[in-house]
Formats: sequence, C-alpha cells, structure tokens
Amino acid sequence: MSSSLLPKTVREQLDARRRAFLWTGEEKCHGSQCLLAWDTVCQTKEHGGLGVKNLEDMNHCLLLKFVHKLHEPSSVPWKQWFFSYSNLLCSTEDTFLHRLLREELGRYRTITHVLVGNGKTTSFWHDRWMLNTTLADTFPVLFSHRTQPAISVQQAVTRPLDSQLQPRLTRSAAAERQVVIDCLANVHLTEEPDSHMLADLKRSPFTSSGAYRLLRQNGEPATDVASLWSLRLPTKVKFFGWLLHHGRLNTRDYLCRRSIRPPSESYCESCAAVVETDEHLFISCPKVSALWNRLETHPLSIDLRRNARIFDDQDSSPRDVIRRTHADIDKWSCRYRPLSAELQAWKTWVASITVTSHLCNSFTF
DNA sequence: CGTGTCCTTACACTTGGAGA
DNA sequence: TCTCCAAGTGTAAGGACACG
Repeated sequence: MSSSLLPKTVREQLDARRRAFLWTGEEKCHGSQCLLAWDTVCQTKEHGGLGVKNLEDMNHCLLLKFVHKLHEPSSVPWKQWFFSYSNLLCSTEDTFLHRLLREELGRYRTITHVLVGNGKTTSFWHDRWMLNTTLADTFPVLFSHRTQPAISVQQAVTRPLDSQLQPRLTRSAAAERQVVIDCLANVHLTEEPDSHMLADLKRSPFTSSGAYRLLRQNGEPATDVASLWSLRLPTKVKFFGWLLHHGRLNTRDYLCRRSIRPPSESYCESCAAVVETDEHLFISCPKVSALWNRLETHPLSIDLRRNARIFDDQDSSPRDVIRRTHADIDKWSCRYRPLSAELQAWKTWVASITVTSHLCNSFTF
C-alpha cells in the first residue's frame, strides 16, 4: 500500500474480509448481518464511527509520502534522478513516479500548508501558502488570465506579475490583480527551503497518519458519541453504547421497522401497548428505570437479560441481573487496576443491595 | 428497510501472433 | 523491428437480489 495504489476490487475483497470479521467473526457475512454501513464504521470515532481505517484513503496517504519527499530538501539518488529531467510543479513524463505525482499532487495540496522559504517547491496558484486557501480559488478571474500553467512562488515573486498574465484583463481581473500585487509586497523570500506542513491547527510536520486524519475530517465532530470512547469501560460495553447511539440495537421497534417482526410484536414485554424503543428499553420503562435508579448498573446487563428472555425464552430475576453485574465488576477490576479501590467499593455496595433490597423480589425480567 | 453480494455490461489495457 | 488485430484479462458501475 505504500508503493502502489491497490486495485478497487482488491480493496473491496479486503474490506469484505474485515467486515465479516467485525460482524460475524467469519470469513464471509451477509448484508443483513451488518448492523451498520461500512462507511459509517470507517468514520473516525470523533465523527461517530469505529475508527476502522478506510483502505483507499490509507493507501493514498501512504503514497503521499513519496510526494512529500519530493518536496523535502534532501539529495537522495532517486530524487536527483527525478529532478534531472523533470519539474516538480509540471511533470509530463510517463514513469511510475511522475504518474504518482500527477495523481496525488492535488490531494497533497488540499491537506498541506506551505511556510515559504525560497519559494522553489511551492506552486504560486495551487498551494496554500499566503492565505488559508489557494490563490486559484481566491482569485478565480485573475487565475483564468494566467499564461503559464504552473509557476513557483519564486518565479512569481522575482518577475513582474504582468509578465505571467494575458495582456488585456477584464475589469474584475484587474481588481484582483491589484489585491494580489498588494499582498505580494509583503512576501520576502529567504535562503531556506520551503516547509510543507499539514494544514491542521498546529501546522504539524507531514505524516501519513496526520494526512489520513485530515482527509477523513468531514463535517462537525459528534461530541456525544466521541465522549463514549474516552470512558474507562470494557470495549464490549463501549461497542454496545456505540450501537445504541446509532439506534441499531435489535429492539422490537427496530425489528418491526425492518419488517423482521410483525407490528403486533413491537410492544414491550412488560408494558402493554408501549412500543419497545431504545429510549423505552433503557430509560422510560418503569421496571427498568426503577432498577436503574436503585442499582446504577449498566444497560448491557439489562439488555443481555432481556435478549435471553425474548430469544432464548429464559427468565431472569433482578437478582440474576445484579449477580451478573457483580461478576462483571470482577472481570473489569483486572483490566482497570488503578481503579481497583473504586471498583471494590462498588462491588461491596452491589452485594449489599442483593441481600437487602426488596426490589429483587418485586418483579422479573 | 438497510446492507452487502452477485451478476451483467461496458470499457480499457495487455498479450501474443501474423504479416509487411 | 514495427504495426495491426483478436483474444484474454482487469476494472468499474449499476441493478437485481438475498437476508433478517
């Protein structure tokens, strides 16, 4: 993946294997077994996904390292060979490196910002160097009047701007030209090479992982689900919460909406004529909320008991739920040793409730 | 209904043979 | 050695379909 772009069919076959492993643990899985679309799974955790790497984007980011190395000041032999008969900003040769550069340069420019030194490796029109956008995007009318397809900042600054434009400009192009000339008056080149940094807030050095992060940043982060992953809970519980956030737990309401169960079976086991939604199952159902308030146990235990009731026809008393929670605390205490004191206190409290609470005898799940 | 799989079709590219 | 052509191969897109 760091040397060539994988064919789409290969990527799809790899994704099919990864998808099947996630949802079934098998080599193949059916669409109906996938609770959430793979695109959503591949979103970052900040954007509501699982943070599984998108192979195509990762492939591009690894290849972008080649493009970045071409922009770096070093004299490795393959770069000397490349520059011996080619221009970084305008290559027409048909070798692997040239094709790679042509295909990836646009993507590279969208995620980098240039700290201009001598201006030699910075595209005047297409790199982001003076503003947060490219000059081609900011001054589209003037850009349409350029005479050379690709010039560096060094070429643009050391020569009159008019020599790189068509002789007759429209009124709006002339206005844009004046703004650009005013901006260029403040540009001073140095002897230092240009620095191509990632276009994030920190202007951090280019890395494949940083490039991937920028490429996958689509829209506003979903702060509610993102905070789920920072909780100190077993991954299994966080995964459960993630499914709950996306409304993909197999509640009766959800199964009914997908026509897996008839509408007559969409009601709560305990509450007559109330549809069993996520919200009802974990919050508003009187029996669940009573247990939830008294016990402060986690919804996964409740859901496991409920599934056992519905799918395996096994009844569970609140005492069973509490016992289950008690056992979970033991499992978690190994994983979270720094919190062992707090977990031990919780375990003691849960045990006391098992003995004393009248709640345990008041109903069954 | 939402999801992934499978099949078909069209297109581009590669390979190998024939002939000039 | 070069050009042309046919067959084979790979790729991508779209739609029908299966499944729970």
